Amino acid sequence: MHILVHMVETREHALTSEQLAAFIHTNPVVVRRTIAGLRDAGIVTSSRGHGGGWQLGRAPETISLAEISAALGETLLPFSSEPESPGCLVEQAVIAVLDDFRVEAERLLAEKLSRITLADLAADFRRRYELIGVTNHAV
Amino acid sequence: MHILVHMVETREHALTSEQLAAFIHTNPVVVRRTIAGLRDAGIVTSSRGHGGGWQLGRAPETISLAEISAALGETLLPFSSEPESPGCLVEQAVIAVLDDFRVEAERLLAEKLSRITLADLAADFRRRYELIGVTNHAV
DNA sequence: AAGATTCGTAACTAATTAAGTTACATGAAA
DNA sequence: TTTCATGTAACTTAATTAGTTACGAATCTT
Repeated sequence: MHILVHMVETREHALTSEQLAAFIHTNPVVVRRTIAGLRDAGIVTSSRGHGGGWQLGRAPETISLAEISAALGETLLPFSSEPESPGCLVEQAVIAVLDDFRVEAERLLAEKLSRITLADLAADFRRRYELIGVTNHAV
Repeated sequence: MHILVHMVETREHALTSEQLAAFIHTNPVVVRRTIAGLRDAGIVTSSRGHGGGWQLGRAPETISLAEISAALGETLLPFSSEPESPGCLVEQAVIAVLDDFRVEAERLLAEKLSRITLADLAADFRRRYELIGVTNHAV
């Protein structure tokens, strides 16, 4: 998401994975590997060769955090109930109740995340940026 | 939780960590280590020596999954936004938006989990148990 | 009092996962 | 044709978690 906001702010030209990696203090290969899912989902595009790199695939207003999360293959909840002893009725009961909760919770979280777009993030950044600018001017 | 339901079903006497470990196919020490948090929260009690072991600390109707989760030190969401480059405004914006979401989401999830009690899990188990009993009888 | 039982905890090992790194083939622009 | 950038495989390193062994402390039975 950090990277994506940078892409919003430099929509006119592509950013290389090396530049993106520098933003978040990591390795270019890690960046490419990570955002490959975003490319597959059409959220970003990549181009090879001279002048190539990464750009947003569409308008930031149409890109929600829910979509980003899904494209990255992230789970919204930190547990997944896999049966370990299929015969145990206690386990079946626990899994059933937990699954009900999980399905409902995931729906809720996804709904919340779908209401936040990249444009919102970029706007928040802009607001902070201008605030700093004004402050600096005043001082 | 698997272990806790077993404790509901055998409230009259204590279960040893060895017995509990057998239920979930793991090691007694792992059990003791894991549920130490439950003991500190008063959800279960432990006693040493002959005839000792683990028991519920109070009525299963008063023990919610939210409390269990908290006592075990589990996180409800699979991410925590720690600033990595404190000066970066992009990062600040991302963290701010994400934190808003996180706080609200955690509140929601905790609220949902607080409505499910150990007694509910045990009841679900009972239901399955009697269903099997009836089925077996019929067949 | 002695012996058996069980928790509490430290210390170590093993397994799994994620991140980082190197290397090189592929494709595109100058 | 040279340079630049992605795509991806393979390997290394780091961090986390689970499992194991060991033993002291507490408690019950005889």
